[in-house]
Amino acid sequence: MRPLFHPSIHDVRLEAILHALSDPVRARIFTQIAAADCPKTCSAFSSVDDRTIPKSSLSQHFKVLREAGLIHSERQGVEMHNTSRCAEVEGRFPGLLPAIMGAHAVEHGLEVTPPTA
Amino acid sequence: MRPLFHPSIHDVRLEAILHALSDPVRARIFTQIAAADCPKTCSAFSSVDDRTIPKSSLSQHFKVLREAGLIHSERQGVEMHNTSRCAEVEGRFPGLLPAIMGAHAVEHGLEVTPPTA
DNA sequence: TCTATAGTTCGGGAAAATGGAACTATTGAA
DNA sequence: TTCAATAGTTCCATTTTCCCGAACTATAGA
Repeated sequence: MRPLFHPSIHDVRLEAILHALSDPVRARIFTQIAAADCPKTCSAFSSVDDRTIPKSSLSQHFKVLREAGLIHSERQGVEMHNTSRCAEVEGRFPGLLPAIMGAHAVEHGLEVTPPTA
Repeated sequence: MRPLFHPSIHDVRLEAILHALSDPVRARIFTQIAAADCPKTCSAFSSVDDRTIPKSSLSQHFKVLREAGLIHSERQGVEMHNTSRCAEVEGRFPGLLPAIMGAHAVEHGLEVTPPTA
């Protein structure tokens, strides 16, 4: 099994990020990893929005997110620990991920209502 | 020739926008339309970054941008006038397009240095 | 009416995504 | 140790999507 490839942050391409997040399953996975306060395994997403995702497809989705520079994956025993690289991406493309995740929230009706006192 | 379809702004999907802009040719076309102060024709983009784009492909690219809700296309005589729908999209997904276009600028080394006077 | 121009549509080949089956790596128990 | 179980990966056939040449449509002007 070849080692996992993680691009250096300055090799991260906007095109790859947009492509990775243009898939609804990957967008879901990424937003949940980004929101989580501890690493998430791949199998944590064996179903997304009541749809079962075959594990070969899941593996591909994680690879796309990883190679786009959005997540970091590290083997921990038998499972994989995935964490987001939001902070790094924010350094390279300021405001990009917050805007996309905000839009994602708008679309799913989860927008945090601003404190309009 | 069937009439051109333009989605209503509240039917615009984040997924479609990200997909549309994840292609380098479309990203170029869109940023130039968005930056222009007058409508752009399709044939204005018959070559992008020194690469010739066949007109059947161009037509498809414009269709993807249009159906994603990013541009408005209107026949004007023999040609097509394309304008951006940035303002509408901004209303639906605040900050999204500025962030993507900012990232695009970062990647192409065209970043506008903020007036840190 | 004829010609030129600007785009669209069609259709076939190329490339990418999907998912089942087989494989690999690690753990823990017998 | 070996064996079984678990978590992911890789392979490969099928399906879907993308690309672009060729044919077509629509409009303008001579």
